[in-house]
Amino acid sequence: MDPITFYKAIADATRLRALLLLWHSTELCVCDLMQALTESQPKVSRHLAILKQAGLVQHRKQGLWVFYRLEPTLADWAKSVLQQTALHNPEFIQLNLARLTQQPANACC
Amino acid sequence: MDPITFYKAIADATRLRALLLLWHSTELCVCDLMQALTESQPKVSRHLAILKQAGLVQHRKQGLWVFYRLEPTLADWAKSVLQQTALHNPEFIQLNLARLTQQPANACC
DNA sequence: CAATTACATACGAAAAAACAGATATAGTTA
DNA sequence: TAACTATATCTGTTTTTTCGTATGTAATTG
Repeated sequence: MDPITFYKAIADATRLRALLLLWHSTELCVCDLMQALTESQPKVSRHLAILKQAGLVQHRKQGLWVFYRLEPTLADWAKSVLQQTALHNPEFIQLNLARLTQQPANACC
Repeated sequence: MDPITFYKAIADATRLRALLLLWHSTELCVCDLMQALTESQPKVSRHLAILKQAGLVQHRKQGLWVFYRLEPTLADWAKSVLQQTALHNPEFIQLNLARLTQQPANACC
């Protein structure tokens, strides 16, 4: 994993939030993320495509839905970076995480 | 330290390289970095200003020279991110580091 | 098959970032 | 004081990123 590719990918609020939400929940569909991030569908979809392109997430199609998860083969140092970020910046995704748990995961599906 | 500010700052090859060089050597002047990065003076200076603005580096004036170092009060999680990046991506700064040690630090000053 | 749903992508505009080259500044040396 | 050196900043331009809106697509349902 090239560090610049990695850091460019996470240097955006929507993408970093999505990633950290995925770090908390093992798997989320696009509609989960739309609700948690309160962003439009094309915007979420576009940013997920960027994360996919950068090799940070995986996706799996099931019926009408697409479920995203962190790329399991992501380099350990990159996983560690995400973990540090998640653990020490709770306020950054606090509200998004709350919206996710209020409305239980995959509620839209 | 806001994570987006932090990641935007390091999501550029010149800046990340400069930071990692500073992570290795405790203190470097602008001309050291110019040589190690093989980049123009205005370019190096501009990127250092961005790192300063983002709170990632400190600088100290001494005579004609300006010495930069990592901001000592940088949040621990951010330091940890830099460390992970440095330790697990040696090839990313290998050449720059070589140019730094061939020509011993502060040789230009 | 027609309508619907969940998601992806194309397109043009706007904003942000990066660059090269020129110029400014502040110390230093002669 | 004049010339010089190391560094910073300005200016105009180009490139990259981001966005909203509209449209496309594939699976599902009726």
